[in-house]
Amino acid sequence: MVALPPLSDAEIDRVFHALADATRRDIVARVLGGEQASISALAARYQMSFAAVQKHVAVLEGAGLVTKQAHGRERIVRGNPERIARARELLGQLEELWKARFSQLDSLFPDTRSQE
Amino acid sequence: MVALPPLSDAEIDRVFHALADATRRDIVARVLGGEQASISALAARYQMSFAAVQKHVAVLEGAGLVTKQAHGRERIVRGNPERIARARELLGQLEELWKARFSQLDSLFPDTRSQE
DNA sequence: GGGAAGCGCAACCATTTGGTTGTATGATAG
DNA sequence: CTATCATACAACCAAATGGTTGCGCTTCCC
Repeated sequence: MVALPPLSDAEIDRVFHALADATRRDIVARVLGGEQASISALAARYQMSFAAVQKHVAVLEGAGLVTKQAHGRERIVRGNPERIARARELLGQLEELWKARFSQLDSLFPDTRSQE
Repeated sequence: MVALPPLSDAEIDRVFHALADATRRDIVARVLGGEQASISALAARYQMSFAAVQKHVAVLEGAGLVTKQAHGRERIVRGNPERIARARELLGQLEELWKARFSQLDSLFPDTRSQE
């Protein structure tokens, strides 16, 4: 467990916004899955212009979900699983809030309360 | 484990889009935390108009993250933890794609894989 | 009954998004 | 050196976002 610096609200906004598009989720899935993916290689898979895909990658990069690595004249897109894990943690925290409601109910019946 | 119907791309879009706003995440956190929250009670907590908060709640409702229950002239907003869990699963699947890349490597070096 | 609270909805506005095309630049192949 | 490929970036445009105000309807309280 490394103590990672917390994401700011604006960063969290960018992460979820980046994930709120099927094309971008598909790109993330491909690069996390290990597909060797230059931008033009990615662009060939979708029926939209190269520039459009380039913009999607830029959004993902701004959210920290992918990185670009120069390799000759190509830019290889690689996934950043840490950011995905971080987003998942955030959702986990929301779920915890919900679960915590039951521990409050439990406090009304002191004997039934389990330790944390 | 219940076999829940899969979310469509459009639904997933709505879920992540709804989460891509700090005010909406805060609303979700409050209602999941059990705060008795009518729309006007929520609106009082943010420095924006009632109608703006109403729109945020509508976005959350459209994403299935929240439900409204009529109670007299008030609408009580309640959180839907199932959708949060669903979103988390989706992120989990993306992480699995990444982890699966190592299982190939692991087959070359059996034994090095033990962590989660 | 009548006024006020709570909500929904529509109109409006500035900004952002998601796509396009076109142009410029760096790396590669011949 | 020249032509081409991969990328970057700017301008442009339609549509969606996120906020506002205003109006109308239902419900509650005196």
